[in-house]
Amino acid sequence: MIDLAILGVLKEHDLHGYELKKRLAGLLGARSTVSFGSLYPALARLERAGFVKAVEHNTAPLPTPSSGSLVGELAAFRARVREVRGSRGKKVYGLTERGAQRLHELLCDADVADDREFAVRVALCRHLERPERLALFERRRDELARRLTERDEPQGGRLDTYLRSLLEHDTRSISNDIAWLDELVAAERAHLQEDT
Amino acid sequence: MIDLAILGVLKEHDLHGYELKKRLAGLLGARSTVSFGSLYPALARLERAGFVKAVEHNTAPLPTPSSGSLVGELAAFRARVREVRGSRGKKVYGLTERGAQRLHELLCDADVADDREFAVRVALCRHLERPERLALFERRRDELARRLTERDEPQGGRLDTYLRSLLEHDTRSISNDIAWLDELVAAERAHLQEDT
DNA sequence: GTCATCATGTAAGCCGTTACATGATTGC
DNA sequence: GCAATCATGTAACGGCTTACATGATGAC
Repeated sequence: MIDLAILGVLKEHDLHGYELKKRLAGLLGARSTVSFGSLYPALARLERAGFVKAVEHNTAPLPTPSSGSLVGELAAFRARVREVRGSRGKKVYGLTERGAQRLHELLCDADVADDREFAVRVALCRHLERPERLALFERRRDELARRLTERDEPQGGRLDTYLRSLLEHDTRSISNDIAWLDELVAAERAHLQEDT
Repeated sequence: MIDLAILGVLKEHDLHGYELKKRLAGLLGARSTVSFGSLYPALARLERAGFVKAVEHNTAPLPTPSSGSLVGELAAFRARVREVRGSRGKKVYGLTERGAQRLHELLCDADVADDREFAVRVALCRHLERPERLALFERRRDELARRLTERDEPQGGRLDTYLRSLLEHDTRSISNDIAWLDELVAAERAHLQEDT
């Protein structure tokens, strides 16, 4: 989930971790907040995997030839590090080609996503082709419809007031979600028609 | 969360783990399923803490005096184990006095619960006194209202169609939740009036 | 007698959190 | 020069999942 959100935000802008956290909070809303303790390790992991990479953002590309001396090597390393560290030691990340592919993969993934992950996918679904987006919406709608049918069997009707009220409210909520998805699906279908 | 759900279900009936899992699935619905891998360790933890205890369910209370011999001790242990293990090696748990107190604590806990936990609390709130229940509903309503006001500031109005649709749908969902809570609150208040 | 189901548990691992440690930059 | 904020990371830990191991019981 965090990978999806990070790659999605970086698709728009190159950003450093701290700023990324703010954007993620905006994207995820009150649903969940990403903490530094998970963000930075995630960025490191994504970098190792080649999906994001630190980009240079101050122009000082001093050549750093390998000298063979330990001191020289260290200086070269420092220079290389400085290359990708900004004013406050910031490390600005950008999406690689493979990262963009990965984002696409994660968005299309047919596994049933939990509620939060689905919301994140919708927030980023402008990066999908129309048929892929349509499939995303339809899968979700079907999943919610399945939940509705699976549930509606109260155990012998012997429910207390609060539990019954909760279940009824749940049913209404899911129905609202389905209605919303129906709208989205209809809109996508209409646009597909137009395109032909 | 799992503690709350377990104690809440055991408040009604003594149950063994396997059956408990089924009831929990019913209580939590599609929200989340508890796996054995978390249920059994949780039960063991709650037993150590003295909130639940294995209850006898076949009548065979053979006296098991300590004999001093290893063999005797072992036999005594086996007898004691057998005492609380049912036909299929089932171990039936029941709520202790302290467990009931703990359940009450968890239900009243003023910390903001996440969405799932709140649903579980509502499902179990018949175990609360009316004023406590009222407080539970009001806290949740206020929290949702806070979310609504905190969010409604789109970043410069430059949102794409899908993100805007998502945010609007979210707003509607939260408003529906608030309306539902208002009903519950009103009902509790009416009953409180009656009681006087 | 064997297969499905019931029943309990352990182990490894993932994902995330909080708390901590560190240091640079800006505003006053 | 000092505090607030920006910025990056590490360490310890918690909770939950999947997969595995084990064995009893009942149906056929």
